[in-house]
Amino acid sequence: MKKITREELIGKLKERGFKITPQRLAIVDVLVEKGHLHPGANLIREEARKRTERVSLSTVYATLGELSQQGLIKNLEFDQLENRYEVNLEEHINLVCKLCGKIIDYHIPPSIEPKNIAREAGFIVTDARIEYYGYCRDCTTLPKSAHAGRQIREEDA
Amino acid sequence: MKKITREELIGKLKERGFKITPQRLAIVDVLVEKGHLHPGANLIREEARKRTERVSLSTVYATLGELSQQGLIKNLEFDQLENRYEVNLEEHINLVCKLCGKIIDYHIPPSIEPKNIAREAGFIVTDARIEYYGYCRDCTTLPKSAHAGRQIREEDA
DNA sequence: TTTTCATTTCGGAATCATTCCAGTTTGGTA
DNA sequence: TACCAAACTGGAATGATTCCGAAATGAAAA
Repeated sequence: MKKITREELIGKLKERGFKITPQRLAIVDVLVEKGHLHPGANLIREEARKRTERVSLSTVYATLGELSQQGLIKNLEFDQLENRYEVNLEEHINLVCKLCGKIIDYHIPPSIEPKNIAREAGFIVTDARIEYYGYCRDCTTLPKSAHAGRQIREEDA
Repeated sequence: MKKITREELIGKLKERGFKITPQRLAIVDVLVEKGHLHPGANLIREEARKRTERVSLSTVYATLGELSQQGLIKNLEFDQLENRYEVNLEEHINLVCKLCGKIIDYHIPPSIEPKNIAREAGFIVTDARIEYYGYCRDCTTLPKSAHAGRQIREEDA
């Protein structure tokens, strides 16, 4: 599964009977363009607003819910307050920096075999979430003053 | 790291300068006795109340926060509303059933080498969270009527 | 044992992400 | 172009978690 494009996402929505509205277009655009930031609902709203006149927070949540339900995006939940979302559906691990809060996608397939889990625990695995917490490169090499607490930065390892 | 006991937990609190109060004892007891249920703050409070006169929800949160900060318990965050906690600090994977919401501990060390991640992504791993979602044995073998939606059940595979 | 005080507890209010709702707007088909 | 189910909106409701000032209390010291 390769990096999803704006057109693919919109296409899927269309073919599944969703109406294509300016709000949905804006939100999809934000997800495609800023997905690597693992943005939260508020950031998504702000960015969407730059792309079309009006987008309410309710709509953002509704749309994220639909996309998530359609398996087109995934939501992450963290210790912190706000949920955050990701468009990257390739198998990867989220590396969450405990200092700056940056989330880095680390592209390696998780090597625990779902098949084994199924057999041994009688559990059918359909979905996984793997997160490693620790300190990212910036936070271990930059001077302390350089990272201003839990903020969204960019990135993809 | 073996299954933690009531005495170990209390001992650690004591040696780290925490006062031993009836509330903390009750909460620790609940965690030790009902930890396998991966209980949430409310359940912990209810159970704690059975063990000592008064325990406020504020106290439960405060205590869970302290234990968590001391690395004695871990909090899990899920799609749902309430956070849930676990005392099991052995390396394991949480198998989360999408039907009944049961969380099963699956004892297998995660096999992605933190060392490799550190080297390749410049990320120092200190902690991990691994969850597989899917359907548990009960939910694939019992008649549908048998599982009354997202509830806490028992268990440990 | 009593005193003392920093720590803990309490409960009610505040916060904040998310959801709900009722009324209005609108994409897309006929 | 008209129509209507689906979407959108903003404000109110929800619910977990945090905050806070005041009262209670472990446990060290006297």
